[in-house]
Amino acid sequence: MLSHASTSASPTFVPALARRLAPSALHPATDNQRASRRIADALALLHEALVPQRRVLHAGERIYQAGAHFDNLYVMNSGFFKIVNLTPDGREQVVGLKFRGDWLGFDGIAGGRYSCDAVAMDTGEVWIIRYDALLAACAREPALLTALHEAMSREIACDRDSMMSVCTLPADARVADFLRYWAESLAKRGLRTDQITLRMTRAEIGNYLGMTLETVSRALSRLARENLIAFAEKGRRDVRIADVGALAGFVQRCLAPAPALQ
Amino acid sequence: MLSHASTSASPTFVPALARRLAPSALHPATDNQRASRRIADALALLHEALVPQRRVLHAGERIYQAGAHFDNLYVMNSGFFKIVNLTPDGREQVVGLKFRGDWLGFDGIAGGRYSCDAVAMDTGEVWIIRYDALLAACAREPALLTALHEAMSREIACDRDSMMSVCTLPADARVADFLRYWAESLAKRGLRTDQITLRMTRAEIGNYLGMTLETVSRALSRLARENLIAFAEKGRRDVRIADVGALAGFVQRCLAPAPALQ
DNA sequence: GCTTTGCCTTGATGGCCGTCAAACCAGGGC
DNA sequence: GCCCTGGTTTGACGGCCATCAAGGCAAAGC
Repeated sequence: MLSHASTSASPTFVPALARRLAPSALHPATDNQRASRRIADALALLHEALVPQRRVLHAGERIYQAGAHFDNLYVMNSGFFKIVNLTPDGREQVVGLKFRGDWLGFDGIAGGRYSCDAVAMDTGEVWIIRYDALLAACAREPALLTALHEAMSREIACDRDSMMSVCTLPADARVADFLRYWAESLAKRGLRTDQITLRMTRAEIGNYLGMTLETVSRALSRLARENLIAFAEKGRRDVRIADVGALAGFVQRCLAPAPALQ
Repeated sequence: MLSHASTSASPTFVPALARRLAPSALHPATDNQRASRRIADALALLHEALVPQRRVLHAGERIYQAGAHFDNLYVMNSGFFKIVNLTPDGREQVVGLKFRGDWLGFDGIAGGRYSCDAVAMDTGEVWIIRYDALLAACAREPALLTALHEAMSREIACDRDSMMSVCTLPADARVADFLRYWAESLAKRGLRTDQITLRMTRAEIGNYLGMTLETVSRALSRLARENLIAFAEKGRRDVRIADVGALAGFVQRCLAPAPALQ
């Protein structure tokens, strides 16, 4: 099925999912250090060119809501945010997670209104970037425009990857991939990754991954039983990840149930 | 569960999914006409500012491949393209569909390399936009920058919507939503929507929607049995959609199995 | 101390959908 | 005409995961 596609794949290409599933295994530390540096540089550049206004939000507070008039983009300086789409009947769907250095609000550019909510999952600070002021600054400082476009580009590529994960992985692997993604996001920002604190309830994780909270709970229990993760003494929100590579390997194995190909 | 979120939703917001599920029902014709006009204007602006080189592709040919060096963005003038992510073991996942006026290649900006393939599903023409030339032109012509940002913004919002659809809808509704999306995409480009020709096999549709080809086939049969769609006399690739609004309604009903809320 | 509330875990059951299989159909080659 | 191939349809069966339900645990309120 679709074999013409795989056979025509050039041998020199770098598969998208390969870079995503185990980049830390491919480029152990330097890759994360480079990413951390890049994020810090981008923030410094922004701060220098625009001196943006700051805003602190606490858990549950929203930077903006779907339907609100679009004026600003936001850049995270600290904290953890979730992006939430809303259904007409009031239910919500988590469609993205954001960390330090990430931009928020791109979805509002096209229609003049935001199309989702940005909700703080913990106390955090964002910088307010007026869109028109940003465009003006970009005209003076081309590096700013580059940073903006890279941020949008990364978001597009990242969304596609998570779509792929949701579509192709069984429940356990999806949860494992979620933990791997979270740990990796921390690592890229120079933070510890062996012990991470999930800022989300089981229900939110399940909502994000397209499954129920019970399935998330069972998956976490199974991962712990396999010693891929461990829970802290107290509280089931703190997860110890001994080896992120092992998590990535588990996901890979689920992707390729029939390695007899080729 | 998560009730604080729904209760805190402002009554004035415009739900993302509402706009997406039945925009043609909300703004019957004018909305599509406006969209069609907007796409034509954007193409004209591009053509005027850059006089881009053209390239014609036939079914199965690729504009670019994952891993290839990023130099160009592309804008579709005609045809149908699919965006494909590749797994390390050679399998592929369709992560996006593109129509006239859509941009291709945004994912390459950040890393300097494309992270997916863009494959023609039919004979079509794209305009080649050198990224550096585009930036230079944007400095002269701000409207061009606006168009670029709007295209990226729309792609981000659109990806989130499809993620939502994949995560929350059962198989039949997902197929129905796929047909609705395809018909609506045609309508926004001023094309007929009552009789559409799918450019994809059942396997490709299933791949895109995260299910198997058999499930797609069964879902289509059920939709036909419910008179929501009809197949052409010959060939099962041509689908007649009497009423797109009815399809959207079917999807809505699947979203809200318990309308007793509120 | 008790109670409440929110979050999490675990079990039992059923249904949707993936898997395997067989058969149909259309088009192309000859 | 025949055969072959790729796409599609339909059926039977089984497994994964959603659903329903019960209970545990910790923090907060009193």
